[in-house]
Amino acid sequence: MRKHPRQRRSRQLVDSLIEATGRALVEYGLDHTTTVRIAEIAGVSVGSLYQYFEGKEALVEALMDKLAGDIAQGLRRLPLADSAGLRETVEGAIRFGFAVLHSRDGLYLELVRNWHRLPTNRVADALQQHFMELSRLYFIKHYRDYPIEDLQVRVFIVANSVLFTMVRHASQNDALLREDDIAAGLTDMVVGYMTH
Amino acid sequence: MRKHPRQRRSRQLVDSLIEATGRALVEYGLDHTTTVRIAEIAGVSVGSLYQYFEGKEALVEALMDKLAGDIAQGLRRLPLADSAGLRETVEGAIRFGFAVLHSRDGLYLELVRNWHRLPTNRVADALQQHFMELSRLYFIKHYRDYPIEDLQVRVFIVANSVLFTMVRHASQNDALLREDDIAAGLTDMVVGYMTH
DNA sequence: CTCTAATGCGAATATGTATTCGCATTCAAT
DNA sequence: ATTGAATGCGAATACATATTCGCATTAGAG
Repeated sequence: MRKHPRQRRSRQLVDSLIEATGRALVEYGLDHTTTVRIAEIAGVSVGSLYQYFEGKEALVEALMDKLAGDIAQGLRRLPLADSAGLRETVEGAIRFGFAVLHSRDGLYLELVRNWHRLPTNRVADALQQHFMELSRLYFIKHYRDYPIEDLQVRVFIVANSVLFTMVRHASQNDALLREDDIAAGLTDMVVGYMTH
Repeated sequence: MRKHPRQRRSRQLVDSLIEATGRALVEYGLDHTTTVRIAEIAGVSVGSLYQYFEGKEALVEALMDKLAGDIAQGLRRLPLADSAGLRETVEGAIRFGFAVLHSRDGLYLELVRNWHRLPTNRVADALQQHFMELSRLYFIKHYRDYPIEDLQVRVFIVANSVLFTMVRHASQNDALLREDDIAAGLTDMVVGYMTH
């Protein structure tokens, strides 16, 4: 951040700019989100925006940090692998994933669509690491000598498969394939792959 | 196309512009590929470019049509499901996928990264349809009454899982996970899911 | 209440890119 | 060889967006 907000009004301004960034992304998409528009939505001047942020990129980064926090919080509330069967855990995680993806009017969707030019890693890495931990717990408990390297490959494959299949499905308004069926299919695939 | 090339030199010009579009995408990425740069690379003037193309979008579209043709041709050479086991077929398809993704200096990678703002459907739909056909052949042969709707869900999940896991892996220069391991893992996952 | 640093403003300016248009050159039909 | 159509050119123009800067307003310490 360019300059630290000291007074109350400027802290409020910073918050509302981050919030406005989210709304702009939903309304215009990453490509057509401009600093001027963000400032407008926040109800402040562009000049003020540049007092505290380098530009669009910095704003999106700040937004994603906030979102990563939200997700982490949500994940902590999910039943853990050692207190439930694998299938139930995977099912719960996928449900949670869909819920997140549909929340905030498609904001997450827009962010993931543009993953390669955003610090998506902040969120994606957190997710992947969470699943890694989850898997490690589960497999160490059930199969003493599970080879860790193999587990990394599996978690990588599973995390990306689930994430992008969900995004692709949510991106097409194409109602040919029902979300429940996709969720069930993903669960089957993941559980099958992780246990054989 | 804005205007049809009638003389030999203009047909050559159109071709070289499409070729140049590919090179520009590799060198600068979609965001920083401009019509001026494309013209420069092709060794012609921007004015000439606009004689035959509406703009960047039209050029990329033309390029993708060409590539879709290349892929279709490659797919036709793969062993079909009814002349080989499922595992061998899946393995071959994934190998082919990696080969394509690495060809042309990362051009395909850049295209898939930007899938949601490109007519990626041209290629993706073709791929998905090919796999659908392949699966249909295989499953009708092995399990008389395979329910088609379920197969659509499965092919959707598998196609997207494989494609994006490959892209994500290829996008990170992160050599922690070896490509062969990813390919093997994907094969296991797909075969397991399709046969249970 | 006073005073200064902090804040807020937005027209003005800079930058990058798209697109056009009048003129020069070349092709190929005759 | 002549000639009209096709092609090619690229400086000029139009636009969208980023970023700054000098001035006006306000917070809050004392």
